[in-house]
Amino acid sequence: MNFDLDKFLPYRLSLATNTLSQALAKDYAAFDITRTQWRVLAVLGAGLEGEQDWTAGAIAHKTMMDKTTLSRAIKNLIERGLVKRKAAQDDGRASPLALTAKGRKLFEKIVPIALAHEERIVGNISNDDLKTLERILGALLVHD
Amino acid sequence: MNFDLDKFLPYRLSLATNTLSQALAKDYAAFDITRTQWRVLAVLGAGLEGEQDWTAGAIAHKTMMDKTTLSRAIKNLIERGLVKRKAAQDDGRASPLALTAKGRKLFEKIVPIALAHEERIVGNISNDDLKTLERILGALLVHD
DNA sequence: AAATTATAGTTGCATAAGCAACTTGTTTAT
DNA sequence: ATAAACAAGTTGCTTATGCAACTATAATTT
Repeated sequence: MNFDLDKFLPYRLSLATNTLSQALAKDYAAFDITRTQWRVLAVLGAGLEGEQDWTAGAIAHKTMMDKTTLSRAIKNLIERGLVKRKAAQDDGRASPLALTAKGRKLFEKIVPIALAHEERIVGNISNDDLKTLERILGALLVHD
Repeated sequence: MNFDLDKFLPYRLSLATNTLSQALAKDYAAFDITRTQWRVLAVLGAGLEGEQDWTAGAIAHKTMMDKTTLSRAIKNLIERGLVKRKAAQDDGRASPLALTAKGRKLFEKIVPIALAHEERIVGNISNDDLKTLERILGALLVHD
């Protein structure tokens, strides 16, 4: 049976991703932020004002993470005063989230580090290749 | 602060990878095989005869997985008679592994499913793009 | 409008993952 | 040759993950 693990795409992708994620994780672990927590901060921080109500569910859907994992990450962020719940306007179940001032401050401290990290990686890749990569990654994700 | 999560490469990669991995995981979960166990089977199964002694450590290094995670996965595979320990020739600590007949049988049952899965994904990507992807993934992994 | 069905979020539980410390066997240094 | 340093693999422990079940609110059906 001819099966070459080294050419098996899911494996290759997984390896590359894990390497990157783990290295990046160390960056924000310095702020006691886990991967999931960083995702929440990133979604809330990247969101322009008034753009959308970022509820836990919306974040779960966007990032394709489990809602229970998110629920706990959010709980922790709220306890630490980094995220707050905005008053729900219409739906009493949903609970739109936002960064607090403290949360935004932290977000703005982490972003340059994350970007520098990305730059270190992406720096080795040509512009054309990057565009191709973007396109392929888009194609891999059917995501709704 | 301008930070666009949707264009942040580690995030994009992670999303694509998780989608693929999770879908694939369902395939071998049908055989009561976890991700880590599948990796072990794949490394052992893909290895040509006499190519290299695949010890737990060698697999850990190749796949960049934690050795304790692997230790337990291997233990389980041995208990189920899918993997066996070959006699160590020189080093009394190391314990080279191999598929049993039963293990190879299972491996050969899973491979076509995994390949079909990959094909479903890769089918949408042009050959040129695939080559580029391979190259980029290689570049992302400095690995040693 | 009462009853059913669906949705947002949380909690319980069982499993997975990974660090640190340990055991056993192997080198290296003196 | 003996002690010290090192490496392979395992075990303990803590935390992360993700499914299933639950609570509370909202929408739909009749």
